[in-house]
Parts: sequence; structure tokens; C-alpha cells
Amino acid sequence: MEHRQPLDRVARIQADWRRERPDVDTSPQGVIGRLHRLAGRLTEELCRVYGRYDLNEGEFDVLCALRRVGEPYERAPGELAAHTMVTTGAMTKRIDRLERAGLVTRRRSDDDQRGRIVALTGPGRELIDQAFTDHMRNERHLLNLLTPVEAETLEALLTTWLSRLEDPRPPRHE
Amino acid sequence: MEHRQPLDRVARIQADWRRERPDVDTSPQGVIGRLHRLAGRLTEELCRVYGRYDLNEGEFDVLCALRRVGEPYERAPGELAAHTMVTTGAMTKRIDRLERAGLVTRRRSDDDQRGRIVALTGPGRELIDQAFTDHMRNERHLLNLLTPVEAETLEALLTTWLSRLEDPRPPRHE
DNA sequence: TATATTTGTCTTCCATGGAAGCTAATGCGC
DNA sequence: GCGCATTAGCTTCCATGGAAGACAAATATA
Repeated sequence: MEHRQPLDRVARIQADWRRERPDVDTSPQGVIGRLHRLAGRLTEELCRVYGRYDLNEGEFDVLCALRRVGEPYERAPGELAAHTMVTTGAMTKRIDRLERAGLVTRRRSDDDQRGRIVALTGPGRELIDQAFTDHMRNERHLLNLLTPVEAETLEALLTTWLSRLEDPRPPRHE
Repeated sequence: MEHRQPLDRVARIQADWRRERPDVDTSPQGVIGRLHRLAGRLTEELCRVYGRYDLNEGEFDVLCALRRVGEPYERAPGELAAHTMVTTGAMTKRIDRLERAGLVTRRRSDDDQRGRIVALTGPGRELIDQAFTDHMRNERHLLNLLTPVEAETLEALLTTWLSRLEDPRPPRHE
């Protein structure tokens, strides 16, 4: 135990629970609580970069999904919804905003008259190319708070946990 | 490189970017992308438990903040807002819902007529005690997807990154 | 003490997203 | 080819939270 380190927020919460509910083991919060806290803080930092381009997180995600599919930077709304993990209703609204901003266009699909095709415009392409470059530079700075070894270890652990969480056949321990 | 492992979502996104933007190093996404994905998946799992008690995440957080302060389980709305990291406006609405559900009461403070005091009711206390026990059991199961050593290493890395992120004097590398 | 500033909570308005249902187009089974 | 289930996108309604301002009470200042 490091006595010179002030307790962080999560450690203080754990201390409260130890006093109030000594019957409950709150040690998992040490990992899960900090993971959420860290995710939240990182999101804040990332959103600052999106804001420089007048984008919010959702809009940035949609533009990325269109850009990384490659020429001619087109995708159906349903695909975009799946890639960015929102409902199609939410996607309709995001596309509305991006269309209004002139960053994407929306047209009917030729082979399926129900379907639409969302495409990056020239300005949309330019904007996301610049924003993405900036975004990755930002992520790099944030990640550089860890040593290369720390970062590598962390990535491996996150990948492991994630894969076990998705994996149907469950736990390894206890 | 593990060739038998199918690429996960983040790895596929990185592969797309390598093709489309070979000029940009997207390796930070390996950590940051997976961290966010994992946080999202864990939140889903946690919310399932909250749902069993007819609570959403915000309400659960407020009840926890009241419970872990100890007897008589009272706190000012502003304090609750600070602890749960939302604005006081959002807190007003959360308290409205919890009050309507009979889980908390709201009264005027004696020494400061502007202030209110939110207190757990008996049923609120019972509910959160049970929900929290269940919640920690759930977190334990999720964490048991990692070995004890993995969990310990992960906690240390998250704590390190978080503290460096909050720390005013910045980076260690590059 | 009278006035100004600050503080704590609440209110209003807006942004965003989910759930569920609507509409039109597709395509399957007969 | 005709009906019926399915599909894609959109619309409507609702839940939640932030931003900013209103309001009343407390505190500081003259």
C-alpha cells in the first residue's frame, strides 16, 4: 500500500463501502470502477478534438465509418448504424445533421428503392481526413502517459477480457 | 500475431485505416478503442442488474451515494451531484424520480433554508442494500473472466494511467 | 443596517438516443 | 402473378442530461 499517494476517487468509494458494508467484497470496483472512470476521462479529451471540427462524437464516428470504407466513401444508413452501434432511428438523425452541414449526401439506391446511400462530400472528406489525423495525434498523446511496455500489457489484458466476455463459454475462475 | 484468432471489431477498424490512411499510426486505438468497447459491454451487463430493481444507472448511483455516506443516509442534492458527476439540474430530476418511487425523501435544511436534504427511506435502504450486494456479485463474475494476476495487473495499469491523466505535470514518453 | 455578491436548488429549453410503429419496396411460397 | 412476411429507413414519442438562467436565502461589503 502506498501511503504517500492520496486515495483516488475509486479508492475513497471503496473505503466508504468497507465501513458501511463490511460484508460485501468491493474489490472488483478497483478494476471496473477505474476502467469506467478512465474511459470517461479519455472521452472528454477526445471530444475536445472533435469540437475543433464542430463535430460531436456521433458525427465523428459516422464520418469515420464512411471514410474508412474507402472510395467512393458510401454506405447505407443501416450499415452505418451497425458500425457505430446505434439504432437506425438515431442514425437517421445523425445523417440529417451531417447532411445539413454539407458533409454527406443522401440518395436513393438504384437496385433497392427502399435503401439509401450516404456518401461523403468533398468537404466532408477533407474535414474527416484532417480531424482523424488530429484525433490520432491526440490518442497518441494520451497513450504516451504510459510506457510502451505498460501500453502493450494493457492492450493485451483488454483484448483478453473483451474476448472472454464475448465468448459464449464462460468463466475461468472461482 | 495470432492467426487463428478472428480479428475483433477494433482490429478490423485498424485494418481498414491502415489501408485507407497508411500515413496515420492508428495503434493507440488498440488500447483506447478496446477500453471504450469493454467499458460499454461491462455497462450493459451492470445495467441488467440495476434493471432487476427497477433502477437505471443514475438512480442506482444516487442511492449508492446516499447509502455509503452512512447513517442517517442523508445528503444535499449538490453533494449528490458532485459525487455522481452530473449537473445539479440532472440531479433534481433523478431525485424527483426516486422520491416518486418512495425510495428517498426531500426536505428543507434547518440551518440553510436554500438547501435541501435528501434521505433514504426504509424501503430505499432495503432496496439499495440488496441491489448493491447483487451488483458486486455481478462485478465479481465479470472480473472472474480474468485470472487474479491479470486482474491485479490491470488494476495497477488503470490506476497509473488515471493518476497521470489527472496529474497536472504531463507526459513520460515521446 | 442596507446593498451587493454568492450560493443552492430548481426550471426551462434544447440535444441526443432508444423503442416501437409506419410506410414502401422486396422477395418468398404457392 | 398474388399475397404475406420481411426489410430499410424514417417518424413519433419518450427518457435522460447539459447549459443557462431564475429565484430565494445566505453572506460579504460598505
